[in-house]
Amino acid sequence: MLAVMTHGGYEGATIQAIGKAAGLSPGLVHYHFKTKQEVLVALITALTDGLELRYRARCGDSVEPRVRLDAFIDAHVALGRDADPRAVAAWNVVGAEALRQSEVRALYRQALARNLAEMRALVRACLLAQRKVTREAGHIAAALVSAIEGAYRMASVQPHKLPKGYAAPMLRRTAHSLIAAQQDKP
Amino acid sequence: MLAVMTHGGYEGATIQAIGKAAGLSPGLVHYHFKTKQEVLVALITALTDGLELRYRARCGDSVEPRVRLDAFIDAHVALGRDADPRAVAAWNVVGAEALRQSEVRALYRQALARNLAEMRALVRACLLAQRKVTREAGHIAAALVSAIEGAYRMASVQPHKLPKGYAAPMLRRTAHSLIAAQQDKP
Amino acid sequence: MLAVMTHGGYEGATIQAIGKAAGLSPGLVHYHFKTKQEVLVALITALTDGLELRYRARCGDSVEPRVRLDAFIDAHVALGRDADPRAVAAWNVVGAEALRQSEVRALYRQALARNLAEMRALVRACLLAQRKVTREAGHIAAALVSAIEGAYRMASVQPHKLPKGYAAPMLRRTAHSLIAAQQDKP
Amino acid sequence: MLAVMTHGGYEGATIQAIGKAAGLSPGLVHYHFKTKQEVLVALITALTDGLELRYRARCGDSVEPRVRLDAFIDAHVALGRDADPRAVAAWNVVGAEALRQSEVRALYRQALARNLAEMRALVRACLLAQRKVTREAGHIAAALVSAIEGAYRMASVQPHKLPKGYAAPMLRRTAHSLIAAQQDKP
DNA sequence: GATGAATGAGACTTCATTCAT
DNA sequence: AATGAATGAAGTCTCATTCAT
Repeated sequence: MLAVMTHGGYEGATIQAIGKAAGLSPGLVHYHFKTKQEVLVALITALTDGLELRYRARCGDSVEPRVRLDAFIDAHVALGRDADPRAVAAWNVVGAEALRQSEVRALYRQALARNLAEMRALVRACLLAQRKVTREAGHIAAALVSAIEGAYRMASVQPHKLPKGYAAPMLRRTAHSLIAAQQDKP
Repeated sequence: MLAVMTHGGYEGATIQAIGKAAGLSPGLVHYHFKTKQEVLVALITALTDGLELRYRARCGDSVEPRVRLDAFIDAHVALGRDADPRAVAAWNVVGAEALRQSEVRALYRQALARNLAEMRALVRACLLAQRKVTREAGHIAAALVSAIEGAYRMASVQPHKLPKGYAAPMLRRTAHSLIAAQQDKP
Repeated sequence: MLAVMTHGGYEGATIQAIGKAAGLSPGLVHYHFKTKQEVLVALITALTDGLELRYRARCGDSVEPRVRLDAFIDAHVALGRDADPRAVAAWNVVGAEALRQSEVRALYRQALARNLAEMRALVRACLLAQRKVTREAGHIAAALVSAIEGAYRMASVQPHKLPKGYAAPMLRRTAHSLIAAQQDKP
Repeated sequence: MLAVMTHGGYEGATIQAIGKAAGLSPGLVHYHFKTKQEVLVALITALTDGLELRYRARCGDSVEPRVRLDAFIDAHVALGRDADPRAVAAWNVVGAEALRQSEVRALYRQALARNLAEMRALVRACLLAQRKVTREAGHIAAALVSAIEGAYRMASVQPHKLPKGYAAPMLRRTAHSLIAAQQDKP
């Protein structure tokens, strides 16, 4: 489904097409997944699990807030050999399907909520490390998470004049600027 | 189509449904639009034109770069009485459909390219006004445009704990920080 | 559906087959009936309405209980130019589908309940006219209605050695015997 | 299959469902039965054999025609601990499937023909014992057998106001009335 | 301009049947 | 004897599109 969605969106991701891409007959797809929605749910899970893994791998053993914050950003948007343009396209489709299918919407919302929560914790930790007020950690986190989501969109559309590889460095820079601009704790 | 897409995505936006929402018979929809894709194209045009108008209205007569930059951001993401959550949802659907239909992809890409170009000009003007180097104007513009796109996504999903009305202020702040952080022109 | 069911049962009554028999495309069948079940429901209604009409026609203006009782029996099982073997087969299929589809079950049950109620009233009127006790009217009615249903089954199977045209005369005779055998009212 | 048919009809009786109800894998069902039709054939045989056994058991050693006639009726429709509502439902499904599958039709027709023949012999014996003309034995038998079939239908539908346990007593009474009403042999 | 019946391709899904293990 | 993955045909239903009116 991941492969098929990249070029055909959700409408193009027919059971026939998914089956063919995976070397399965349409009947067999339905033998393993009761409905097409179940396939999509499995895909969403795979995508979020994959990001989770990449994040952990990039964190290593570090407990340094700033390192972890950068790792989080890189896990989501950095290019590199573990980056998968298909996942980016699929995530955009999931976002659109969330409008229609409530179970998909729930999963998508959960995924974003998890990202928001994690990001907020990371930002807060950075602020504390720099002895800054943490009042606006939530707003900063929201700005950063939405910038990540936006980077996916840009990546799958590739508009003219989009600089290559801008996303990760600019996001890191944005994060550090927003954090640095917070007031010192009284 | 705008109204129908909000809750049903592209799949839910059948000609029958669009017609009913507009008080038209399915035959009449096809009298005005040769294909369903034409309806979508018209919607995309309407959405981008709407944003263009809002931007101009917020600019007023000002030639001050920073005012215009803020106006651009606000036109895209500020809440207020001219904000339309349906447009936000529709834009997400358009982004997903862009994967499938090449004409849609072209329009979507164009729209983003226009935004990128305009943003780059605004950022550059701000940098010049502050006697900063303009080398990174493109990167900053890309970061800001993608953050705008991401804000749409967040808005249509409304994940748990997303702060209300964070987008416009945080985007302005991000823009100013990134600009301020550039080196002074030698 | 009536025509198709006769030889193919419910499984044979595919939308394609129904459409072909009626000179309609499969899409058009679904334009007029939302689901296949709706077609079946319409068929059931047509069958019961048809029997109702035949009963009324055979009653004429008569208010004589015995005449009306005979008319009821004849309307249901008599051979003749208004008899439709397809209806008989269809009714058997409906009886089997009633096991599966609750709406069909409800309609079928209603139809039998209406027949039971009408038959009971007729039997009771006959008993009163002959100054007999009416205590067992319900049992007699049940016996007669089930004999009618059974006649349908026999008719659609045509087992070897089934006498031709036995049903209506034997049912009338059974009715009269059961009624005559009741005790006189004290 | 007997268990599954009761609630799902023939359509609900998939090999998977039958297998699950019997604790067998679908493959094993096909190991014992070449086709699904063979399962149905075996079921029909089991149903008719069961009735045959019940009839014999109720006859005991009696050679008295009237006793045997009553035993035949009771074996088919009497309630009691050997009555199986599933068999009743299944028999209705078999009747509907007979329209579609010629082998099923043949078996069903045979079963009814056997019943008719046996019933005719019983009725005839009763008539002879009472020194009545036997000319109409076939018609009486047909009336009684179809009343039995009808009782199955009523039983599986349970329409409102159907008296409990009416079938066997009313059928016996019908039989006796019809026989008694025959002319004495000259 | 306007209607809505009609079409037909194609989607999802089910299921009897097969077969390697 | 037994499993259960696998197949592929077929069924119901949807929908963009057409067209007579």
